Formats: sequence, structure tokens, C-alpha cells
Amino acid sequence: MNIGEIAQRAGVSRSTVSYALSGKRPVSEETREKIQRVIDDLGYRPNASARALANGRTSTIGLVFPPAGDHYTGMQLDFIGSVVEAAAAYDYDVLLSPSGVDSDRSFQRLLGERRVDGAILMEIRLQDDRVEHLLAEGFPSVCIGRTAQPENDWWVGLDHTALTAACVHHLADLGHRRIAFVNRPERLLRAGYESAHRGLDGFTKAAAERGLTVRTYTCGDDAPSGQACLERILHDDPATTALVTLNEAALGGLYRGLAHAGRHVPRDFSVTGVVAARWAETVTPQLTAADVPAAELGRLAVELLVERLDQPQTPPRHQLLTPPISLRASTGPVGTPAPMVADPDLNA
Amino acid sequence: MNIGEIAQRAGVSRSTVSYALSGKRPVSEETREKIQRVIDDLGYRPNASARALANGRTSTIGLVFPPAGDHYTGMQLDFIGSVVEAAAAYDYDVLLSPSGVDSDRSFQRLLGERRVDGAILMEIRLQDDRVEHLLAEGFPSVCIGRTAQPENDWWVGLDHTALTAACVHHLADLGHRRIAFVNRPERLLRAGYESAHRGLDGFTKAAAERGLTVRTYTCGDDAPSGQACLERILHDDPATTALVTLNEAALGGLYRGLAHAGRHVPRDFSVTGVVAARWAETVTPQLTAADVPAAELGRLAVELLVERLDQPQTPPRHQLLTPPISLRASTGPVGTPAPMVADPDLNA
DNA sequence: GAACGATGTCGAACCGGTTCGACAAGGGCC
DNA sequence: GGCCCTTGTCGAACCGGTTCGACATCGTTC
Repeated sequence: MNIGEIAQRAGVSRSTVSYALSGKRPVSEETREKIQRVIDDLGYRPNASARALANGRTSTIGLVFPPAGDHYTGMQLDFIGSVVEAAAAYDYDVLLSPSGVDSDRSFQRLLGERRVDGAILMEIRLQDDRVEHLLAEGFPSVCIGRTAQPENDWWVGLDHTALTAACVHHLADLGHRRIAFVNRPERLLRAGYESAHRGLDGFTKAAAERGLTVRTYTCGDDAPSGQACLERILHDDPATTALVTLNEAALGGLYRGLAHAGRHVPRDFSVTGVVAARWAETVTPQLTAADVPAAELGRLAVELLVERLDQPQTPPRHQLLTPPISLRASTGPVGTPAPMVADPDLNA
Repeated sequence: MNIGEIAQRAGVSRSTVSYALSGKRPVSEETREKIQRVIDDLGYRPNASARALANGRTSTIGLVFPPAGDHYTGMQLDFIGSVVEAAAAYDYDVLLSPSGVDSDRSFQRLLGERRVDGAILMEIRLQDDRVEHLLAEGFPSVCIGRTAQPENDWWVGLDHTALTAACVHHLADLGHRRIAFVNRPERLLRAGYESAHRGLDGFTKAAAERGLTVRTYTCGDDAPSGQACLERILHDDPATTALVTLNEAALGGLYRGLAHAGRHVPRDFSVTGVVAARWAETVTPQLTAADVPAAELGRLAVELLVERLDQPQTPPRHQLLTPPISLRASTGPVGTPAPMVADPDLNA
């Protein structure tokens, strides 16, 4: 069943049916009704491929996300959901593309074969060849995250620098002097992941500002790694009284490590970081954290992309979010010094 | 840049270029090389819409998943990831469609407008109008989960009945006599979600078989609901010594509730259920559970769908998985009777 | 009452591929 | 030498929409 059949049954030409549907030229009320009746009877829907071929728009956006080899974090799930939902509101479908490296197969598929009108990229790196490539081509895309040169690109992002700094200040205000930083996996840091780098920067600088003693760690994206990481932290400096984590997936493991070490949260040890609210709420005690507004980021990314698609000549826009720290139950004032070591800094 | 331009530069006809690329008719080695050189020079890639229009195949499969209004569980994330990855291996893209109800907009888009060659459905209900609709149309699809009449449909699924029964037997073997069941949200149970119903069935029947005293609950898909649910459980029957949960997202809340009630896991209270391994490992103590092989289910679904697409006449196939219970740290023998109530059954 | 603009409809061309039938050239066979 | 089969290539039709130019009709306007 195609537009020709509808036209025949309605006794009009194919173009009239097309205009009746698109409204791009006036069609008499009478004709429109006749056509609509036939369409309803037959349950006709125009073929998406034919339409895309004719008018050059697929009504689909690509969501380029990291390969499944990486563990997914809850944040990514919320992104995907909110992107799909927001896109649907603008009548766009979402095509998923597993991709990390530039110019790999699936990336080429999306762009080269014109499967999508635009793309949203996740897990941006500071130097990101995918982003450079898209920028050079002028292909409509929006990044969730920003590269080292974000000025003339489209993106939405979190101010990880400010967020981790806020965590440090929060802990310092509570009297903590020796704190650890738990980053994303080393592989991702090496690869130049934006959040890992800017988060580390913010942490380091704020800690220096406040004169804190710090150690920084990378940690695999899963609970066992988190537990191992915490053991290393306490082994390296048993006087550590707090940590800041960017690593959502390791959170459960960090808590377990603390429990095994006999450190009570928040009495003996404070934990905070940058984590989506719904994950911060699953641990006990609930995590005081800068809540990653994953759903909002996804929605904003879609809105920016749609704007870019509708008005191709608009200059680059972007949006940097800095959610406040939500006080929950995992941080508290530094109490008695840690058991093993007496450190003069502690009461300074 | 299109196939005509390639043909011109290579000095051949458009059809020859097409045959050189598809291999559906012999092309001389010399011509093939000439064409390939031009293609490489220009970085040509055939337009997906045009190809789809011409040969009727989009090389895309639809993944129909529940609307974002529902909280996503970790399981769903793993599904999506594995489906995308497996699909890529067969050269299919994945189009996400948020959909719950039958014949809603996005469902119609996918099928009516021929955006996809086939579909994978998640979150199946026992009476599922979407599934019936697809079955009636003969549209190639595979369900993750099965309806009440699964015989002549394609699906992969978990034997939730057997899994919850196994949990019950595990607890009964440890001496538990009063156990609770924590199901998915009531709304989903009412809607007829397969896992919620079959899981409940398996639980109820196995408990009856073993002569256990049980109570069953529904619980929202988030940590606060889990905590509230646990409070209700202990309020309704303080002598409860164990629970079985289907609700992954509530797990953290259940644990928190137990901690607040002063019940130590697994000394005072055993917890088990049906949960993906990576989530079972994030809680402390790690959850003894039937591990949902989400990634494997996703992969299998894609394989079945591809098979169905390649050989449209194959009779329905399906695959029911019954993963074993992984013993971790959250269950143990029933110890001293619960504090409030002495129950003769306990030592029977 | 002729010129004009707006309205409504149609046919044809086009988007960029795939595929079918035709045909020429070359080789093997009797 | 004629016949047939295979190989290699081409032109044309087709997939199912959109869009442009043309044209007929009708109501205004001077």
C-alpha cells in the first residue's frame, strides 16, 4: 500500500495526497476529507525511507555511546532514556551507535550513509577526534561534555571542575585534612576523558587551596574494584578521613571496603562525590553528592540539536550545568583521629 | 556525491557500480579495481535511505522498551547494550522506541512507516496487545519474555517461576519458615507484567509445597520504596526471617531498611532474589541470587531475530534460560528466633 | 469585460540506490 | 562453422515518496 493506491481510491493524483498530508499547498476541505477517509480505512502510513530519500531528512538522530566493553553506569542509562524521550517529543527517532574510536565502522555508517540528521555524542575526551571530525564536516551534532577547545562547538556539560572543588570545600569545611580522590578507570583517564580530567583538576586545585593532604586513585567501574581501591587508600594512608568519587559504579565497593575496615560512615569517614541522585540514594548511608542531572542533560542535548537542525546557521550554543551538592548522610565533621596514626595536621 | 558520480568518474554505468559493490553479478577484476579506486578517493558511501527504498530492507532493528516514566533498572541497561553490540555484529543498527501501550505513536512509526526490518520487545505482559498485534501481522519480532500463550511466537526469556521457586527452596533448606516476597511495582503487576506474575507464582507454589508462611508485597522501583516496603514487612510480621525480591532497584532500600531495623544480614535475616550479577555485587553483603543474564538474553534475542529475518519461513523458535543461584553472602541458616515472637514453626 | 491573483489540482521530474532483460564478446563443443 | 553457455556491461524501470511548473477555475478590481 503506497501513496499511489491512496490517490487512486480517493480519485485524485499522488501529489494531491502528498499535499493533503503535508499541508504545503492548499487542498480543498472536501478533497482532504475524502483522502483522509481512505487513509483511515486502509491504515496507510507513508514509507519512511522513501520520504527520507525525497526530502533529505531522516527524522532520526544518532546517539553515539561508548562500546559495551565498558561497564555502563547508571548515568548513561538515564541519559539514553531522557534522550529518547525528548527526541520523541520532537518527532525524532533515536539510533544507537556503539562507538568509541574515530572513523570506526558504525560511526561511518551513521554519518556516511546518512542514516541520521544529527548526532549526540557521549563520553567526550579532551582531545576527541570524533568531535574534530564532525566539526570539520559541519555535521550537526551536540556533545554531552566538552573538549579542551569548546568555544565554537555545540555541547551541554557538567562543570566537573567546580563540582569536585565543591566536594573538597565541603569536606574541608567539616575539618577533613587528608582526603582521597577516586577517579574513573585509568584507561579512561589515559584516553583523556573529560570528566576524569576536569574532575581531577578541580579536586587537586581546591585541595591545594585549602592546604589539604591528598592522594588520587583510579578505579575500575565496578564494585570489586571499588573495594580494592578503598583498601589501597587506607593502606597508603590510614589517616585518610574522607574521599571524593567520580566513580558511580564503584560506590558500592567503596562502602563495602569501609565497612570491612571497620570505618563507620559518616562518623569515622566521610564520602562524597559526583553521582546521579537515584544512585546516591541506593547506598546506606545515602550519599551526600553533587547530583548529576543526567535526564536534564539528555533533554538539553536534544533541544540544542533540534535547534541546530532547524536553523543550520545559528552560531554554536552550549550550556554548562553546576548542580549544587545535595546534603544527605555520608559526610560529617571529622571526629577522633584515625586509629593508627596521630597526625598533627588533623587538629590544625 | 552519489552512485552516478562514481559511475561517471570510473567510466562505467551506474548498474555496474552497484554490481561491483554488491557482488550480485560478476564484474571484471579490472573494472572493480577502477571503481574501488574512485570510491576510495571520494570516500563514497551509499545512501541508506535510497538503498532501503530500493531493496526493502533497512538494516535496522527496533528495540521497543518501556517509557522513561518508569525507572530504568540496571538489567534494562545491560539489555540495551548487549542488543546494540550483537546487532552491530550482524550489521544492523538499533532504533530505540519508547513504548508501552499498543498502537501508540512510536510503535506505529516503527512498523507502519517501515523504519525497521524487525523488532525486539522488552517488558512483556502476559496478555500483550503489542505482541498479539505483531503476531497477527506476521511482523518479524522477538520478545524478551513470553506471554501466556508463547508456543507459536519467537522469544527468549527467563524461567521466573523456576527462579523464584529455587530461591524459596534455598531459603527453606536453610530453615527459614516465614518469608516475604518483594515484587515489582503494583502498577506493573496489575498491567500483567510477565516476570512479576510468573515470579509470584513460582514463589507462592514453592512456599506452599514447603509449608512456609509467606506474605507478598509490591514495591516501587527505587530505594526509598524498598526501605518503606521492608518496614511494612517487619511491621506485618516481625518474625519474618527472609525475603525474595524481583525488584533490583529496590534492593538498596531493602538493605537500608534491614540495617535500620537492626537486623544483620545474613545472621538475622536472609535476602535473595532474581537480580543481575553486577548489581548483586554492589550491595554489602553481596546478594545471593539467581543472576539475570541480561547480556546473554540480549544477544540471544538478536540472534533469533536475525535468523528470522534471514529465513522468513522458519517455524517459531524460543529459548528459556534458568540460571543457577549464585551463592554469595546474603543468606544463611536461620539463627535464633526473631526477637519479638517465638514461633513454634521455626524449629519444625 | 479584460486583467489579475488566489485557490486547487495534476503530471512529470527527481531523490539515489537495485534489479531485470538485453546484448556483445569470447570459449567450448560437436 | 554454427550453436550454446558464460562473462561482463549497459539502459531502463522501479522503489515510494516530495516538489516544481503548468493550468483551469473563480472571484476581484478598475
